[in-house]
Amino acid sequence: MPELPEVEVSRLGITPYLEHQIVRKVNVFQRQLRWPVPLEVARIEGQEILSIERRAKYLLLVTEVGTAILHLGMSGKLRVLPIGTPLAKHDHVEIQTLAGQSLRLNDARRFGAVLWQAPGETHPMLAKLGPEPLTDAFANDHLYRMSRGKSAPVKTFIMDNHVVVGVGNIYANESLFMSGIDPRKPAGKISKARYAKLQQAIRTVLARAIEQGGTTLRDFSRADGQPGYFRIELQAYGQGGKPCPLCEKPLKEIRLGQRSTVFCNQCQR
DNA sequence: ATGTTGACCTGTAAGC
DNA sequence: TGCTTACAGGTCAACA
Repeated sequence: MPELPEVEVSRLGITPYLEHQIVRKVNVFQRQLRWPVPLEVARIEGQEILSIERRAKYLLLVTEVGTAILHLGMSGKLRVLPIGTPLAKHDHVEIQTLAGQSLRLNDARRFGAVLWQAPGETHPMLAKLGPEPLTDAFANDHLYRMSRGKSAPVKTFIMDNHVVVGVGNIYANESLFMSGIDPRKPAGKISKARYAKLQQAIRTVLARAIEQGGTTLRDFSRADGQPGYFRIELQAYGQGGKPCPLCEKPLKEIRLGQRSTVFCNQCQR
């Protein structure tokens, strides 16, 4: 499920249970995720979790001896439960705290990952990432400048982590709808002004989704508490064939880079 | 260099 | 009911 808002909501949800807590034990039940879970993650045992940060869709559990990095892939979920709660199917990794809580990484498809980052280093996977969309690092003219000379579709372009992070398939569809841009249009042929609009749309859509997800945070530690499945009204994604919210014409659904793409042929140019 | 496709893995829903 | 197929929120590696 996780796009950037889901990951951020997960971060906010687990922080009260993990920040400044001492790690009691790390258990790996399934080492084979996207990459083998590095043995070094056990080094956080006995360490205080100093902070829980997010970079792109990666969550960083920072300690003095190094940082455990979690990625949720397509189907990953985090849950905080009392230690001893029976394992669920696809619970692959557990981080226990001295206070008696257990962070569980559950991921049916195992596209998620656990990485290790030594103090003072930047993991190679994080090294070449584009700017965070919700910060000033995402400059006004960033998309425009990066896109010159590119013929790839603009939707593919904004989903590229080297361009800007955190724009997954759902929010790519939504932000292009919101800014009235045809997802198939070559990235290099879009004007500066239209990119400014797209940038605003990306920020608006992501920020709103985080707000919406925040409402579920109180229940985070409960076994049945889903860490944020957004009820925001999606205007485009998943709405193929239904009338366009703006002009009533049926929304088109196509594949772009093997990903489902929904847009209005009339409103998006 | 850039753009496109396959690969990783499981679950679910639809079609026959 | 059972079997087969397509698709699902990500993203890296390998191609042309």
